[in-house]
Amino acid sequence: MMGIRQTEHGVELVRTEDFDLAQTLDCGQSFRWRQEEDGSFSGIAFGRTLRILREGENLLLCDITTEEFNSVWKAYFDLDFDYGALKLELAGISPVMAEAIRYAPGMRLLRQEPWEALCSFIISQNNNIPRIKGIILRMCEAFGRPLPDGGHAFPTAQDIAGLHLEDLAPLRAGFRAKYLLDAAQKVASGEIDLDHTAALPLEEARAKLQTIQGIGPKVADCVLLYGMHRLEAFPMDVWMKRAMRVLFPGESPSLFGKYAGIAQQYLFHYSRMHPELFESKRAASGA
DNA sequence: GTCCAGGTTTTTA
DNA sequence: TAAAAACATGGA
Repeated sequence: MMGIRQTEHGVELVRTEDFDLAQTLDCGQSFRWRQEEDGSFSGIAFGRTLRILREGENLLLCDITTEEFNSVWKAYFDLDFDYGALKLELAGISPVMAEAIRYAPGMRLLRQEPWEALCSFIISQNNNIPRIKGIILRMCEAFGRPLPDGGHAFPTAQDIAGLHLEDLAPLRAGFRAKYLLDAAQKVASGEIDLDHTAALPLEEARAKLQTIQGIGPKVADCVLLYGMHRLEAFPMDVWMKRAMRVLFPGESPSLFGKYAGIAQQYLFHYSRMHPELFESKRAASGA
């Protein structure tokens, strides 16, 4: 397992073979991290800014105390979970799964805030990742609480719920703006309690989330997986439909068991980075 | 100009 | 019911 130690520059993680920054923070699960010129990553979660530096084999979480690490970032990066054991188990399921893991062995599933995940994946529909990041950035800068370092927290549901549709125009979110408003109103009013939803049986949780305008099966599964850490959720976007059809013909997500959501994340990233695997997709789509 | 992007809703047959 | 079309926006 990974070790940690406090230094004068922050908290250092040692033996990080199961934690790669780019693979974890730039794999399509979160949208508020960016890589700086010097290679470090900066991001904001839970209203806190963090910069992370690779130092050889180690990772340095800059300028934080052990207390902040333990109360915020340890859970966010899912550091209590043994990815080494999980990877062995998943790799045993199929050679393709093993290859996807080998391609990004340092990927981890973040435990993001439910409300942020909900908004992020509403914005993601029929959209591309650079533009998703831009919309979220503008949303935070316009409506999120300013932080001492100049950044902005992700706006709360209450921050958004009282706005009018035209207030969201500067986000340039297109037709998704009205969905954000509906989500904010349902969450801020208490009509939907995300913490409660997170604990419901999977089908009930899905159904509850889908009462929000603009949330269908795929976005609901993203909220469950990335925002509620429901690892059995398996978001089926265009890439995963291709991956299942071409790489696992005749199979269903249940092949991957209780950690199907993490398997999905390895496969999503692997597929997106290997589009040539699916170039003959037309031929396979006949009757 | 046309097509496409981690889909969902609305319209049409 | 099931398959198209529409939905905003911006980069390739």
